Amino acid sequence: MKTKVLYIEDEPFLGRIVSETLQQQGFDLRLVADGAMVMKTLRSFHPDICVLDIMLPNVDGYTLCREIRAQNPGLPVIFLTARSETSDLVKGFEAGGTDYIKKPFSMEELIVRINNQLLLLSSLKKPLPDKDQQLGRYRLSVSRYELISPTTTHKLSAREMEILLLLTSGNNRVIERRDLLLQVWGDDSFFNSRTLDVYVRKLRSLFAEDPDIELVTLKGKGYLFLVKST
Amino acid sequence: MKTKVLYIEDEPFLGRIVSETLQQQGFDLRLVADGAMVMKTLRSFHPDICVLDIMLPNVDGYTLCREIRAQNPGLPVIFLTARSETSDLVKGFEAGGTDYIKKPFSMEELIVRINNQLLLLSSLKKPLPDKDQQLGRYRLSVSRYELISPTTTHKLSAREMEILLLLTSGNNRVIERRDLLLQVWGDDSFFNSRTLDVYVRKLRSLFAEDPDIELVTLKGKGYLFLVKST
DNA sequence: GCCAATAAAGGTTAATTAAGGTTAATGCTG
DNA sequence: CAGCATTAACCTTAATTAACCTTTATTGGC
Repeated sequence: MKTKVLYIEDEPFLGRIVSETLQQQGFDLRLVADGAMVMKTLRSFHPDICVLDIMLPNVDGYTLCREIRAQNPGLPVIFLTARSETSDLVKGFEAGGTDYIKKPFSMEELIVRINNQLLLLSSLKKPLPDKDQQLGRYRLSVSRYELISPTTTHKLSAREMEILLLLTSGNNRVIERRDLLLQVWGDDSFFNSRTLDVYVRKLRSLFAEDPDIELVTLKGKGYLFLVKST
Repeated sequence: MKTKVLYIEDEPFLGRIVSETLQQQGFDLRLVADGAMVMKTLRSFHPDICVLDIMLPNVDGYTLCREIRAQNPGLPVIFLTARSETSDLVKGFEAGGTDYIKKPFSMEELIVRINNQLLLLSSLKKPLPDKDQQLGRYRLSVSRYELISPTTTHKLSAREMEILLLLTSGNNRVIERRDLLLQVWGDDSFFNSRTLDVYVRKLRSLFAEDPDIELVTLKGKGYLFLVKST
């Protein structure tokens, strides 16, 4: 699937040039000129990265960046700006930006930096563990596809294991439902299927005997695998 | 423990200036001027990040970067260089660099970019700390989505938590209604919806049993989450 | 300056819609 | 046909909308 870039730029000429170049490079690009539309687009478009002009009418870029990061902490945001003073750059990073490019910039630099951010991010996404791990009173043996509770041992299927690992990989962070569906089935058409819910139910029933483990639903967002430590 | 920076620079004057500034900033800095020493230092010093000049005698920076990354794939490498052509920047990223700063640069920029790289790296690694907060007689467990009163525990939905956090984030400061709407729904079209009011009502009823907590309406402005401390 | 009349902002409650949960039945694929 | 994966049908609850009510501002005539 194409990498989705959300590009926020109010200046029409620059906006068009950059958009077209990035599209030629194979990015799935969405250009937004109005700051007020950004948060809405974020929810519907689900970009992999944001490129953000600082000087926008109405909203300023720093505030916008803060809002984006609050909503979606893992999303890289590259500032693209005419302001070349160091103080602006500092403000950009303070607002949660993950990179900062000064105008005039070459398209090549933008492309390289976008790819770099994506690479940094993907390398951080740790591969799913293949070792055993402790979950509350349970022990999960990844290699043997078993969930071992104090009283019984339960065999897991490949799908069950995959979903459980994704849920636990977040370290008490919310795993978006959408991400789960994409990672496990990699398909939009699954988005109205109830299959995932069936697995969630299975997992919940498996962990039922440990009150310290909870798989919380966050409606409209995703799931949170909670291990309540004492 | 201090953050360890391995700084590779052959030019003595620049090397000293930068080293001293970074040390003042609280970094544990190791300056290496000879490319041949880098890999050895890497093994003994175990830096958290590398800052690397491209133009070195004997070895070139790109090759060195490749070797560093091969040895230690998770280690961020910032290029610091006089070469300002895009082709050099591209080569830098291709060699595995994670950021690229052109000379002349301000020390502030270097510091910010170092911190940014470290932040990017650490952001997904650590589990989020349990950011609980005390609100009057209630305890709010953010990670568990619970509001714990002396008598009961109430589960909060994702929206309820989001709004409550925004309201309490201001430390007895006014949160503007339009900011709330923008942050939570990010859309102008919501500005005449009554949804927010419904949530405000829910929150008020949740805190009803504590007379020291008040969610004040400031008509035309916003809300004020008041905790009357003793 | 006082005080209705009116508008605007926000509150309340119930109904609606959409996201997700539950079970059981059906489809696959080795 | 055995065992997992998926779909279907129906249920539950969170999120939103709608309809109507209350309170606070604003304004224009006296």
